[in-house]
Amino acid sequence: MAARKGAGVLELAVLGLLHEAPMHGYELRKRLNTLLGMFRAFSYGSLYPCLKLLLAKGLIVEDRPEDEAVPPLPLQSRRSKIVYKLTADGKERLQQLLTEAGPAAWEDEGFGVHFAFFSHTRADVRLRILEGRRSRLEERLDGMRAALARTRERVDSYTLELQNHGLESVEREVRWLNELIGRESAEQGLRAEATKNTNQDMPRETGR
Amino acid sequence: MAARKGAGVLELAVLGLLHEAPMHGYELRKRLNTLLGMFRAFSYGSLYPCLKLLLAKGLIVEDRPEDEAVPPLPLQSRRSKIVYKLTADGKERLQQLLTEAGPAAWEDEGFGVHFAFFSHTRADVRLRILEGRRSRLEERLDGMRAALARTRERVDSYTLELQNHGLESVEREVRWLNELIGRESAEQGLRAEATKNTNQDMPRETGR
DNA sequence: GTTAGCATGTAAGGAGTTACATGATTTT
DNA sequence: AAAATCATGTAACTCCTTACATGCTAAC
Repeated sequence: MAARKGAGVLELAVLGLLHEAPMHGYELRKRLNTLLGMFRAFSYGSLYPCLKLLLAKGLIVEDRPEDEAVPPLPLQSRRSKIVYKLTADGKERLQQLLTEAGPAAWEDEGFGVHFAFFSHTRADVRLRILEGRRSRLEERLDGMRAALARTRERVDSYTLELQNHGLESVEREVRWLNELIGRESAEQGLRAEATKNTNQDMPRETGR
Repeated sequence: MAARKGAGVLELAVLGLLHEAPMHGYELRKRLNTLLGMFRAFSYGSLYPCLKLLLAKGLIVEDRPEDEAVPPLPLQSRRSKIVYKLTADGKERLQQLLTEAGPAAWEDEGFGVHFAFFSHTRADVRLRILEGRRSRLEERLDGMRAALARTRERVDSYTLELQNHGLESVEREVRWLNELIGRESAEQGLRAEATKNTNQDMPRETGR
C-alpha cells in the first residue's frame, strides 16, 4: 500500500522534469536518461503508460498553445508531439513526493531522482534524506566488511577484488555524503541563527 | 530468445555458488547477498522458484548423504534443509554461461556475478569481458560528460553535483578495469610466450 | 513451553523491458 | 522520393518482490 498506485521512480522523475518546463514524451525520455544517466535508463514502453496514468490522475494535462481552439486543417488528426505540463494537483503531488523523507528517498533506486530535484526540496528534508542514505550505506558497509574478512580466508582473488572494489565505492559515496551533509548543516545552522528570535520550531513529525 | 528459459542473473549465481560447495537454499541466499552485497539482494521468493527450475532442468539435484536409503523414522517427512549440488549437466551449463562474453556479461546487472566467478572462467574470456565492460562504460562517460556540459549552463547545483559524482564514480571504475586488464594481459602474454612453440591459435569466433 | 530464528515454499502483483506497429517530419 | 530520425503507442513477457503460509529446531 504505497502512495496510491503505480508510484515508481518514474512518476517523480516525470513530475520533476515537467515542473522545470513543459515537454513531450520523446524529449522527456532523453532528459530523463541524461539526468539519471548513471543509475537507470527508461524506455518508451514504460514512459508512455506512465504519462497516460498521470494524465488520468489529473496531475498533468496537454499543453496546447491556446490559439488552437479550431484546428485549421479539416479533419487532420494533426498531432505529432503532445506537450504535457503540470497541473496544480501535479505540483502539489510533486511537493508531496519531495517532502517524504522515507526509505523510498534513500534506497538506491530512489535516491538519485530525489537528489536530482533537491533544489525544490525543503532544506530540513534534504538533510534527513542525506543522513538516511548515509546510515543505509553504513549498514551495508558493516555487512561488506564482514563478508570481506570471510572471503580473505578462502582466497578467491577475483571475489576478493570485487568485494574490495565494492567496499571502496561505498566508502567513497559515504565521504561524499559527509561533505554534502556538512555543507547542508552549515546552511541550516545559519538559517536557524537568522530565525532564532522568531522561535520557529523544527518540524517534529514526519508525515509518515 | 535468450539461452533457453528464465536465465537471469540468479541462475548463474546459484550454479556458481553450488559449484564451490553443496548448500541449501537459505544458506545460498545469504552467501549470494554477501557475495553481491553492493549490487543486488535476492529474496526467497525468487530463489526457491529458481532452485525448482534448475532441479526440473536437471542442473542440480538433492544431495542426500547416501546413507538414507530407508528413512529411519516411520512416516516422518523428516525434511528440514534440502541440500543441493550440481549435476554434470549443471557444471556444463555453468561453464557455458561463464564462457559467453556478450552484453549479459558486461552490463551492470550481469558483470558483478560474472566477475565473481572469474576464477572458473577462461583467461581469454575474462579479458574480453573486462574490455567489453570498459568500452560500455566509456560510451556512458561520453554521454555523461555531454550532459554535464549542458547542465553547467542551467546551473542547478544539485543536479550538477549528482552528475559530477556519477561521472567520477564511472571514471574510477574505468581506472580499476584498466588495472585489471593490464594484469590480465600481462598473464596472457606470459602464457602465450609459454605455448608459442605449440602454435595454438587464439579462439577466433565467439559462440554467438 | 514459548519466543526467536532457521528453513521452505506459493500466489499475487509491481515495475519495467522488448518487440512490434504506426505515422509525421526532416534531411539527403 | 527515399532514408533517417522524431514521435507515439500497445501487448506480451521477464524478473523479481511482498506478503503470506507453514513447520522445524534451538535457546531462554
